Amino acid sequence: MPILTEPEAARDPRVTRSRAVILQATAELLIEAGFAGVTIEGVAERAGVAKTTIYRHWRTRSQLIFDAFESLMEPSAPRLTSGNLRADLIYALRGLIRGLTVSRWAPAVSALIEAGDRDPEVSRLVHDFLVERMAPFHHAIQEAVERGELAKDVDIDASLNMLTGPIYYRRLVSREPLAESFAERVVDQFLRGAATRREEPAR
Amino acid sequence: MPILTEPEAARDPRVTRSRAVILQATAELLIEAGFAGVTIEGVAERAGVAKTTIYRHWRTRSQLIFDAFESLMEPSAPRLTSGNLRADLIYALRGLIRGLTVSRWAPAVSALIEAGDRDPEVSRLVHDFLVERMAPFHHAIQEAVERGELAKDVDIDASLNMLTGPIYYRRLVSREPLAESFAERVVDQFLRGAATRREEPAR
DNA sequence: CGGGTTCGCTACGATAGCGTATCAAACAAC
DNA sequence: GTTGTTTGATACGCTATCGTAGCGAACCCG
Repeated sequence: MPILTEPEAARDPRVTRSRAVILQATAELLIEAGFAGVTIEGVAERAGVAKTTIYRHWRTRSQLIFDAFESLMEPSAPRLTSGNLRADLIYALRGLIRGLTVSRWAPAVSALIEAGDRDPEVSRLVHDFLVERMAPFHHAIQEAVERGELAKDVDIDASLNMLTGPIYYRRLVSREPLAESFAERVVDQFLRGAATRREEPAR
Repeated sequence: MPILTEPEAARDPRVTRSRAVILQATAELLIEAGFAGVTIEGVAERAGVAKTTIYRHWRTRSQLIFDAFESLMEPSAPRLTSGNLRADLIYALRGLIRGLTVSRWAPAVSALIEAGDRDPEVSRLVHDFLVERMAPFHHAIQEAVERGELAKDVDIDASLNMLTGPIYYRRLVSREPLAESFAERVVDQFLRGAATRREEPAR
């Protein structure tokens, strides 16, 4: 009896191949039809693989979807430390925007949000993914505080939300166009604030 | 042959009743099981109604879900014009937070986001809903600009996104706790900006 | 090249949902 | 009270999907 979903060392190339085409097909279906659109039979057909082969390697649909999504993720971009907060934030936000619009997994984002609502396993996956994606922002802000570019009492939590929130909002909720240039508008608004300065220095 | 989905004047009380219990059951299912979890048979069973009765009143599942969601919405809060931007924004944001966390339709939000990705009818509904919910923010900012409380060249679009984005982000994406007090943190951050002032007046 | 693994294929019974048809009973409206 | 509408019940055929079983063929590994 084969060991299911072994993490490493699938020595037999047939196994390796099967897993790959199945994950690929699952990802495609996930993107095209959402969480509910992923069926074992659909995956089997698209992968050109027998249903039984899928059941041999994954116990549940959730596990399969989980693995498929994981396989879609690219390693995060290398850390940037330019010493300039504005530049760092814009760089990170641009990466996020790309991730949500043109990356391979971009079309699956909505499906994952909903899936996270119903499947705790998926929810955990999404969470881990987010933490990783948030790291550059956290890092940039922390460094800026150390440099004195940001006030020590800055609300980091709210700041992170205010930087990334608008991006997700456009992507998920309002569905307005989301170009990379939006990054600058958000960052500038974030840094400057909206209120006109009353303590404006002399003209 | 009955006229389907007539908007007004369902004179026969049997019709009125049927429509009500069906919409109620649909809404409950939508909340509990998401878009994909709404089935005609499921609705019929929960509503204590024959399947045929549903088909008599709605042509498609989308239409039914559409109407059910519409029936969940409360009329928006009366407009507030306090003359103080901060207060207006906090008030509006608190309303949004309540809507996304404790309202009747709150549990269905994720499902709707995903449904909007796949069903243009639902997408339009979500859009209309959003526009209505955004109005108070738009209004508050516009008035503040007129009062000179905000700079004339303020990026209204980005501002709206930066105010509401963080809320939706917490609700949909990060799933961190979302209390009404978060409204103040967002608004203050928004108004003040994060950067320490270099033009700080003399100590 | 031989033993053990993995695969594809086919078939199976079970479940769930679809959308339609029919018809008698309940009921509103006048 | 009679009439016309609305409903509930039931049944139907159809499709999709589930998860499992059995088996021979292909294939990897040593």
